[in-house]
Amino acid sequence: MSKEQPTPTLQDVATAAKVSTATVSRCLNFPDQVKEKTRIKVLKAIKMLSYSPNFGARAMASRRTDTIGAIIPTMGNAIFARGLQAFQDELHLHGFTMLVASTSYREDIEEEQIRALVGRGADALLLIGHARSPEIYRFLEAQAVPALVTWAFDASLSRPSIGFDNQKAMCRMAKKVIDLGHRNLALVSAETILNDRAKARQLGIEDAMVAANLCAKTLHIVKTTYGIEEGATAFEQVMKAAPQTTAVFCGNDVLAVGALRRARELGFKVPQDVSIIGFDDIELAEIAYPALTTVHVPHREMGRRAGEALIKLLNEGTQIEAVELEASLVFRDTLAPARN
Amino acid sequence: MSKEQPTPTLQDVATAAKVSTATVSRCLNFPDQVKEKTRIKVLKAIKMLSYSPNFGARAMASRRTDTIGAIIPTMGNAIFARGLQAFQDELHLHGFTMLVASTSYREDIEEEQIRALVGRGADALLLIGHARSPEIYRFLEAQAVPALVTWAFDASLSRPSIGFDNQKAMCRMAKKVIDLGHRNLALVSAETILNDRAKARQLGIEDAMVAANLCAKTLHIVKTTYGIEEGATAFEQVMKAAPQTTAVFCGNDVLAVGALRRARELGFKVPQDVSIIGFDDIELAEIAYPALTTVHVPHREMGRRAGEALIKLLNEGTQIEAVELEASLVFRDTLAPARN
DNA sequence: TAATAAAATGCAAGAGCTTACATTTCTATT
DNA sequence: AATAGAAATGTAAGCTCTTGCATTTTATTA
Repeated sequence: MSKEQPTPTLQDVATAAKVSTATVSRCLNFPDQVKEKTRIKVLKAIKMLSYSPNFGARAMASRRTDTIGAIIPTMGNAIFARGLQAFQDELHLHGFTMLVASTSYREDIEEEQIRALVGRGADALLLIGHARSPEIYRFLEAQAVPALVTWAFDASLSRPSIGFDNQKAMCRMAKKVIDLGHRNLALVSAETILNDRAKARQLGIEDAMVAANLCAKTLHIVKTTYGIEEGATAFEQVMKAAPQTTAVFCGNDVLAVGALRRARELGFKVPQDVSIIGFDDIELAEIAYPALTTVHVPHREMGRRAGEALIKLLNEGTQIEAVELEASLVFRDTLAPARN
Repeated sequence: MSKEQPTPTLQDVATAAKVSTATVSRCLNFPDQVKEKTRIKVLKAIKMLSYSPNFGARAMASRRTDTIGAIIPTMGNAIFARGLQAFQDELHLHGFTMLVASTSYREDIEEEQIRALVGRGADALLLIGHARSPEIYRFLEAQAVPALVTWAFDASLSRPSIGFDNQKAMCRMAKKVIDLGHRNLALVSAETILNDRAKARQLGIEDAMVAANLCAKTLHIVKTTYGIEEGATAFEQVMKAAPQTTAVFCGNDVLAVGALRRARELGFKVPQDVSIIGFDDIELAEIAYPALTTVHVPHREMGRRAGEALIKLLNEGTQIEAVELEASLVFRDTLAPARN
């Protein structure tokens, strides 16, 4: 409508304030290197023009962005929300900005997002889980972008991670369940090929079974995608295919809550007829009725530590050292001794 | 450790492929303008070097980013998740990228985030609700960044929005509640000063009360921040200060779920002793026990339409026209006739 | 085969910022 | 009042791309 008014630039501000662009730049980045009188003049010009620095240009000239990217499987539920919030808080504290992207649990999208964030100048990346193609790790290397893995911990890998041992945690839970007399176990899980956390959780149950002299093969596994409805459907499949099941593990709380609902709809009493166990301990777990027995993930601690480590690496070059956090068991109301 | 290997640039690729930078650029942006033989050569060089374009430089040179920013109050719960996902899907469909930032419901942070996203080159912005300082709207104008408001609809404003009328929706719900015989109403709400949606919802209840010849002043209001625990505490406050209350409206489902839990803990039967009404209809509402009666917000539709409109504006210059969507009432199990 | 049009490629000028280095202005000291 | 040294400011190169225009290569036609 009106004539194309180009967005104001540093140069415009400099002209308006009758100083050089260098001074304006310093005014923004190192305010105490510039005389107060000048600064005020410049700030006024900035406000008058509604100037805002062009981030891309700045990044290009200064060769750093103070930005860290986080790539998570989904924003659609609360699973990663709390940890991410803590991560973000930590970054913010140190003047860093977080950029988030989600992958819908798809490897190709994750790769795309990694490239996008790196292209956008992320100084470092937060990734969930270890499993991804060597090519993408090579890419990160070539771009000299450090990446920290979280939500998992595996001492055997050279790539450092800050997280917890999914397998060990689930194993502990499974032992408790077995101790309560359960022998016919089932697992509702995400596809384990591209999801090392899901895989580890499955292995954890199997470990516990073996330790209790049960045949790991008898674990009845149903694979599905994450979602409440999916959890419900999967539960129904389990009980249809293996009606003797007395305890259903779920890959996460979202699935568990769905299972719980369907159990009620189908007339199962939880936990008297069947026990249901979740993983993550998100808000949903507490809200569910009966309240969900689940594995508590130290979301906030994990996010905070990850932020801390990445910032230290960026600011001081301190190598990240792997940290194993403890996941704890939360016993609420969906686990009871096996009926017999 | 090894010598600083700078990240590869377009120039490096050009050299490796023995072509000019222009050709490499075209190879990336307009592949069919370049001969197949050349293209293969270039692509090979790109792969070999693990090259990835620098987004900032590209944005600067081409003056567009195909990026749209979304600024939401919180990622901490599912309230905005579904709508945002739909928005994102729509953008992705048209080759646009979404950048998200959250504000923790704080105006100063929102302003900061708006500036950050604009600085990062967002071609347009998605905002929640209308209420913000004129200065920031002026800024957006000066930067020539179009902004679309959603999660609210107000025909009286010139700034277009795609959303629903919070006031009208809540009024309809309140009428139903009053029809069921409730006379002593309470509202657990967020601070309404900087949150026009919360304000509108409150006004909606008051409208309904007036229409039913009740004094709007008798609506017992407790203000709190959003959160399950906060909802629980607020509920307790309500019942302590106004024990005759038979229906508690909540500003959103998160608060409602908290209220519900505390009600149970305090020995109130829901809905026999007290009815609880939420807003948003997120997954939580369905999971809660008893399942929550709430106002259904057309999350996905809203997100999709918003994306559509913004892309049309950016690609074809089509002005955005305001769209009012319908919010519907969902009656589940937390609303019953008033006890008497 | 020569001439012409079309397709492919290259050249080089920016896009908006930071920063090393050069220059000017101030402050303090004698 | 002169001058060294510090503080403030300015100059200009360079960060990595895109793109209008010029040039070269290829395809087409007579």
